[in-house]
Order: sequence, then C-alpha cells, then structure tokens
Amino acid sequence: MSTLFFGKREVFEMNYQNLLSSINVTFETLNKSEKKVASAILADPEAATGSSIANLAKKAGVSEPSVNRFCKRFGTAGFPDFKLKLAQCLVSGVKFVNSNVQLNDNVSKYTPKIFDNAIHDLVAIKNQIDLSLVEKVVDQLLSARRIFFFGLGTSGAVARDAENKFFRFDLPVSFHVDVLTMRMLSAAAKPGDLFFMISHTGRTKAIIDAADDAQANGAKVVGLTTPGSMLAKKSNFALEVSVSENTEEYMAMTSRIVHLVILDVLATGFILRKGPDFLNHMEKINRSLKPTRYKNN
Amino acid sequence: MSTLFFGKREVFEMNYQNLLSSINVTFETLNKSEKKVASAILADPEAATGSSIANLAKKAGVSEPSVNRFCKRFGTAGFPDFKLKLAQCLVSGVKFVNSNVQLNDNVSKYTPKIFDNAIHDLVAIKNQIDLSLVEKVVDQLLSARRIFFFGLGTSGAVARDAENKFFRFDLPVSFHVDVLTMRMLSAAAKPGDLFFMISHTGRTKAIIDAADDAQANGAKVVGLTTPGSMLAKKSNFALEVSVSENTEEYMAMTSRIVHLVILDVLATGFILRKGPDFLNHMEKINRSLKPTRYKNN
DNA sequence: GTATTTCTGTAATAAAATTACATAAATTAT
DNA sequence: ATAATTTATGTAATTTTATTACAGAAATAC
Repeated sequence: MSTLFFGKREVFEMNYQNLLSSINVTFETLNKSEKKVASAILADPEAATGSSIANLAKKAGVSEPSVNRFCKRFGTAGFPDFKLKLAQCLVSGVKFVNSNVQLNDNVSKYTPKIFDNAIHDLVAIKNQIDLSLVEKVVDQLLSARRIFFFGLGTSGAVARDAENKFFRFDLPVSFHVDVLTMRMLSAAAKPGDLFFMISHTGRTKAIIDAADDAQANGAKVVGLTTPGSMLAKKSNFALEVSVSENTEEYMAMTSRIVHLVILDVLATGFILRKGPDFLNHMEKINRSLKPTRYKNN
Repeated sequence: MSTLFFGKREVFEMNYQNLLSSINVTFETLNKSEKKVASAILADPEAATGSSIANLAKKAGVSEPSVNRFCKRFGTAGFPDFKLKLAQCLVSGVKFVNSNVQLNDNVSKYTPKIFDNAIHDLVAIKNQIDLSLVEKVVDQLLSARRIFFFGLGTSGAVARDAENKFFRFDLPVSFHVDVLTMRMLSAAAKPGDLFFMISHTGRTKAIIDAADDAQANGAKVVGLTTPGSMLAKKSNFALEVSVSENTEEYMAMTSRIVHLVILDVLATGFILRKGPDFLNHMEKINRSLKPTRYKNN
C-alpha cells in the first residue's frame, strides 16, 4: 500500500476499492481508540455507512473526534466522506463476489451470475485499459494499407465480427479462420499490412507463427490477448485483457465479450478520426441493407 | 419501473444500481424544481456526491428543502442517504447518463462510453430477462434432435459463436450465414429440429422466411431479437432483448453483446441440466486443443 | 372566477460534524 | 526513576449541514 504523510502521523493513501481491506491490513498498527473504531466498522460496515458520527463513536466506545481522526487517517476528508467511500467499497465487494456457477444452481441463480461475470470484467477492463495504446492502435488502423483479422475457435467469431465492422471502412479488410490461409498470408505480408491477431490464450501455434512471419516481413502486428502471453510479447501493439478466472469451466468465456467491446472502441476511434464526412459513407452502407428487411409491421 | 406510493406523490422504488438512470427515465414526469435538481445532479453526479445540500441547491437554483424533497421522492431517507446511494451507483464506473459518443470525443471520452453502453445494457437485460423462458429454451435445446443457428451480418458472428459453444454438446449443431442454405434447410425441416434465429432487427427477410418454413414443417423456432419484432412474433420462443438506442450510430452494437451473453446462459443451463458426468465429455474436448498451443513459456 | 390541490420558498429547529483546546497517557531522555 | 516531551484522547464550543413546520405562490379543477 502506498503511503503519504499528513502532519506527524502516517496517512494511508487509498481509493474506495479497498478501504475496508486497508483497515484490516493496518489494524495492528493502529492505536487504542483507532482500533476500537476499526472494530466497530469491521463488525458491520454496512451499518457504519448509515450511522452518524455520534452513533458510531458510542458503538466503538470512543469520542466523536476520535472517529473523525480515524477517518482522516485513512485519507478521507472527514466522516461523511469516509462513509461515502466505505459505501462504495461495499458495492463492488458484495456485488460481484462468488459469482461462479455451481453445479446445483437453478436458472435464477446461474443467469445473473453469468451476466455479472461479463459486467464485472467489462468494468475492470474499462478502468484498466491503456488509452494511449488504444490511440496508437487506431493510428495503425488508419495508416494500414490492408488489415487482416486472425482468430481460431471462439476468437474466430470475434475476428468475424471485427471484419463485419471494419470492412465498412473503405479499405481492404478480411478475417481468417483457416490456418493454411493464415500461413500464406503472413508469408506474403508486406510493410503497410496490419495483422490483428485475436487469441485469448495467446499461445495458439498458428496465430503465433503467423505473427512471427508477418513481423519478419515488415508488417505490423496487433495482439488482442491475455497479459504477458506469447502473443502479447510478439506483438508490436499488445492489447492485453485479463479477465477473471474460472469462467471457462462452463464456457461462459467473458474474454471474447471484452474483446468485442475493445474492437468497438477501436472502430469508434477510427470513425471519429475520419471525421464527419465519413458518416455519409457509412450511411450509404447501412441504406444498402434496406431491401433485405421487411418493413416495420 | 416499479412504483409505490408515498403520501400523495408517487415515489420511485429503486436500488442503487439505477438511481441515476431512474432520474433520467423519470425526468419528464418531474416538476419544475425537481427538474432543476435532476439536471444539476445529472450534469455532474460525481460532484453531487461530494457537495452539501446548500451547495447543490444553489447550483440547481432551488431551495434546500426542494433538494431534500427530491431525494425523498427517489426513495432515499434524505440528502445524505441519497448521496450515499448515488455514490454507490457510480462505483461500477457506469455512468448511465449521456454516454453517447460525440463527434469531438477523444479516446479518453469515447472509450469509457462504449464500455458503459455495453455494461448498461447487460445490467438492464439481466434484470429484465424472463427466467422461465430461459428454462423453456433450455428444455428445447435438450430435447432437440438437431440445432441450427441462423444469423446474418453481425448476428452471423453471434451464430458462429453459438455453434462454437454448442457443438460440444454431443448433438448435431451447425450455423449458417448463407441464405440459400437457410432456405434449403428450413424447407427440409422436421419435427425435433430446433431453428435458433438471431436477428437484432427481427426483420431480415431470409431469417423470417426460414422461420416460417421451419415452423410449417413442424420444427421449433427460437428467436433472439428485439421485442415485438416480426421474428419475435413468428418464434415459438422469443428471447426479446431491448437495448438502448443510438448505439448503432458509431456501430457499437450492444445487442450482439447481450445476445452472446444470453447464449452463454443457455449453454450453461444446458450443461447444468446434463449433470456432472457431462463435464467429462467437455473436458475431453478441451484437452483436444492442447497440441494446438505452445506451452506456457 | 373561486376553490382546491400541488408546489416551493423562508425561517426556525434539529442534527451532525469539526475544531480548538485541555488533559491524560505514553515515550524518551537524563 | 522522574522530568520533559511527544502523542493520544476527550470535552465543550463552534460551525456546518440537514430537516421540519409553515405560509405564500402557482397550477389545476370546478
């Protein structure tokens, strides 16, 4: 935990995400009355968020200023601010905990769990994503002469989705799920080509090999994969997505959901950089679909 | 939104998950000063959680009691409680407000917006989804002799993803994105066949026609589509997903994300109903992938 | 146009939190 | 061990904040 100083006594710098666990961790270093306050809060954090400083002081058996000092010690502006942060850390703590599907779950149990897993991972990645990297990849997409999306298995569906989005961008885009085609294309890669490799594990041989070849031929490689994976290391630009474990057991792979959203982000970045005129081009494509649909009722 | 009564005036029953969106949704029904308060909060919810009632009242241009009444109107105990709930609903980092991408957004603006849209819709559908219908569709999947996933365009990628999941289930599953094949298969449909049609608009001719044919031949049709769409009406089981509008403008279609998660739910339901022995079968399939991957470092 | 209901602000009150200060406890130095 | 010093804690005053009661204004209904 990072610390900073405030007056004489140490203050714990923290964000709302771990206020509770910080209290836990630092408990032994606290002095007598602070320990009392900490105990009172830890005993029922939920209640603490709702009570007044007088109430909590009484419950802890200390004076009100002691509670106030306790709050400041933990980097908050005061008691109200402390309650706010505490309440926030309870939300994220409670909400997405233990959302693993169990063998005896019924529909009303497993359904929200699967949604929660996807939501949780999206929230996590949203907060972690490296924006400057996003910008750089958008640059690459904008300057590419050709774009190839490669993926196998589940990531094959992601690659297909990507192609379905990017082909509208008025430049040669294709997706490939055939390892022989991948080999041939990467062997024939040229500077200006962009190979967008999608692989959750980042260890799929065909994808790694293609990344190697493409790069050897002067093409750029973007990897959408797990942090630190082989693919991540071999990519010029690695979009690293770490999702919660044990979601694969029942095959609700949230990584692909996150991958899709990241591709949405990239596509959006691309369009915005192209400017408003480009929307006309896209509108034309959208209009082309009209005859394939029945009229609304 | 569910409502309950409190004194004379309606009070909105809510949980912290959508306090913000409730303000948004009910905005038009609010009276003058309430609208002012709502606007002040929506303009900067984060700031609202930190300010005093006097401050917010001033910012909104109303009296302090008006702010207080506003809070009670939204089912909270008072201003401090309101701030707490508001802070909690901000935690997930999901701002349900104004998350439309704007033409002049930079990467740090559009990125969270796109995530937020996906998250928002997942949360919404999670709370709306008809669990008994999920159960029924799982029944259909379990009893089906064959399963076909049909989808075009974006939904084609979803169909492909579905196939990639369901082919492991030890029964004939295929996905199709070719309208001629769709026609032929639906013309040759038999009782016991399950046609799983995916179409966001629910108006795609090829899909509707196939649904008609398949049903005429005694097969069952599941539709994953927009509420009330043509496809929804023609399906034996309609999984209706309504997502927020204006996400298509820049092509970040959240409907497909929700569709994928719903397919995860169905797949999970299927596996759980098959029982623990079925996990062995799946494990076998997973193991088969090992030789296609490089060892971990 | 009057009556009734609903809305909204003012002013008083109550509640809550913070500060300043004093005393107590603990620590250090001699 | 004891005085000096630092640190910790509580009391009481002050300030900030929130709520309530009520009255006048606005809107709606009759």
